[in-house]
Amino acid sequence: MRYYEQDNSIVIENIGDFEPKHIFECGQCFRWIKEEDDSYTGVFRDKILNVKKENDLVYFNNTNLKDFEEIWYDYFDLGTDYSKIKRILSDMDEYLKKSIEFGYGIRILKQDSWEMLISFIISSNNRIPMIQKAINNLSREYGKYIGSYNGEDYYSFPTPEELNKASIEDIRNCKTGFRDKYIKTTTERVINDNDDVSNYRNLSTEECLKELLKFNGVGAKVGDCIALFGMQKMDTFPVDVWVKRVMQEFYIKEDLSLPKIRKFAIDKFGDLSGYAQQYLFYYARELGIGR
DNA sequence: ATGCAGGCGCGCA
DNA sequence: TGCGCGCCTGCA
Repeated sequence: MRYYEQDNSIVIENIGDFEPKHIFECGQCFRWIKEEDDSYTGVFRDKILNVKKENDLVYFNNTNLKDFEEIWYDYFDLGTDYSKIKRILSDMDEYLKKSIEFGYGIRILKQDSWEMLISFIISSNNRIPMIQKAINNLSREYGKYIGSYNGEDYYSFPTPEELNKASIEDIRNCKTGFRDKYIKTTTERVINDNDDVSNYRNLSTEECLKELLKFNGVGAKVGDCIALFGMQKMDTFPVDVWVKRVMQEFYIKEDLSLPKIRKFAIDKFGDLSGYAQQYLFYYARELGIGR
């Protein structure tokens, strides 16, 4: 990989295993929107970034060398060798190999812990476009205005203090539905306990999940997602309907319960479970497996 | 119009 | 410990 600054952009050459569509549409994030030119624009830490792949070059637009090295390199997990991960998983079985060939450019983003906590509470029993809308509403109403890009205004995700200004009704008005009370009690608890949930990264995966499940609105699947996407616990395996379908299609014939499918996967994929889940989820959802 | 998708909390066994 | 129900919204 080689990169350099040009105008207001970083140009990256030889960036292996990087495909914007795969990264932003594999179910891990909700705030990256597709532009007309097939690039994606999103927000992280009060910065707006546009990502575009053209031929073999990747462009990080609206940024500079300093932010690339201090923020985006880590956010996009560019220090991790995905070729190696893909090789190990591909060698496990033909199904995983097929899924990886399909979603070859997936990378698991290192997202903000607090934002993932609230975002995945919103995700429960909900569809992706609606989750995106609710998160955007909360950010616009309670986050800070950051700036505009390509004619769109962007807002930071509200901090616990900012979100705590919203009543249950205010939260409901942001189209969160019946999850309004979960968001309210979770925010209040974080404020009252002066809890920085990013510290959960330092816990073991088991302890991390145990703590997350104490929040109202966080069950097994949502907890796994927060641990994986917000706390980089790669040895976990969120099982939603899509993952259940693809697992039954590929590995398990009987109609096992979700916890049993989860255990089966973690026993099989080990420390690479989270990566395997992403390749399988993307494959299942894009192809409508088992619907 | 009505039926459906989606995961958690709760009540019940 | 494991099940079945109700929750809310947007779309077909």
